[in-house]
Amino acid sequence: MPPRTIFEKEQVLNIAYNIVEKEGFEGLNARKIAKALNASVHPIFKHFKDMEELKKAVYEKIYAKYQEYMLKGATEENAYKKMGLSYIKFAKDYPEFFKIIFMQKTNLNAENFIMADNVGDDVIRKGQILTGLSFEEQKKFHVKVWIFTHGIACLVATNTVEFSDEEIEGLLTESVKQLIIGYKSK
Amino acid sequence: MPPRTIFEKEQVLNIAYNIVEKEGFEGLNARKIAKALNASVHPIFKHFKDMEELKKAVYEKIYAKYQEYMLKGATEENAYKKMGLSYIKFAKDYPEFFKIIFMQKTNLNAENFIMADNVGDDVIRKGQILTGLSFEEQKKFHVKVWIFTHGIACLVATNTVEFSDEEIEGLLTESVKQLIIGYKSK
DNA sequence: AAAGTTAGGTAACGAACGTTATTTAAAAAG
DNA sequence: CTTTTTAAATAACGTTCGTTACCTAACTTT
Repeated sequence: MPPRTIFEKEQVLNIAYNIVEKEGFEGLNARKIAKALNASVHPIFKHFKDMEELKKAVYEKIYAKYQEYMLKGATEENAYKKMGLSYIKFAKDYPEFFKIIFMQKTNLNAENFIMADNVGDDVIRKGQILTGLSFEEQKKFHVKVWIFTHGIACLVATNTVEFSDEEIEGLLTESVKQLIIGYKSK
Repeated sequence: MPPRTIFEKEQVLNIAYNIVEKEGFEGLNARKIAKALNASVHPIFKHFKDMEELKKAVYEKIYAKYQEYMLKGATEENAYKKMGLSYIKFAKDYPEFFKIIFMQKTNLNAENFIMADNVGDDVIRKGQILTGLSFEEQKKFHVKVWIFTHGIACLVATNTVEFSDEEIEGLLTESVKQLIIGYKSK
């Protein structure tokens, strides 16, 4: 009986995601999605109760992309280092996404877990492999490494500084090395 | 002949500044200023061509506040360290202002000069006092210190982490010390 | 006191937005 | 082929903005 659905939920979500990738949530609105979809706004509200619900879905897709990056880093050789580099690479590849997750307080990212206190024990253990510190010492040490990593990522995401991949790897590797030496020479 | 001016330019500017301090530029609009002023929107447009012009004036006032903080740091004992702490203190005292100047690309802060390349030679020289490095070495070293400082400031400004003043001073002092030791042990 | 200048208030305009009532027409079921 | 269901388009509504035309009245000057 019904005419077949032309605009699927996923299409709407993908288009919204692409807009947010380029322009952030500020650039997202129903009419812009409709235009990109070559449709009216109706298909949007067919699949999503309101814009708020759509934004939540977009945020989840964004967060999944972030997790994809971190998981890739975590499963490589030198996992601790690679996770830091993945964090920064995410900021470089998807600056708007990085800003949304880590640089603004929206009503969406309440459970922002990348803090030292609630960081997974996993990361600490991976760091221990590199530093040889005890679990408790590594936890404290990790805060510094994470601050440094986050600092680079923020600079990259806002385009304040344009670091090449080599510069980033150099900076991070060198600094962590120096922090370890300095830490141990106490 | 004319009735006397009731709402002076500076009052309008100050109210706008206070709104932006609490809510960022997103929270600023003509009607809200008018309400806080207990007036209509008219006095605003008497003193400012349009909202854009007002926002520019607010940005300048914000930037002046930032410079006030940095100047205070620069003129104290241990200037290099104090400048870092001032940077972070600014982020803590005025998170919205910090975000505006250093965490978003608006059309206002084109001349964002706090980058390593164009950082004043002054800061480098002040750092040399602490590290004893050559000017060129200190320049490279400063990038790392600045990234670390910026990292803490960003975390504080977004309220991602709540560091106490003591924690901040400890983190910064310790990390810089360790970086110096590590750097010199090469 | 009369007159003219202009600060400020009122209220409206148009644009951009989320949302929705109404209409149109596609296609499955009889 | 007709009926029925409903996806999508059209177009409107209500808000919230920036901005502005118009009005009112305060105050200086004569």
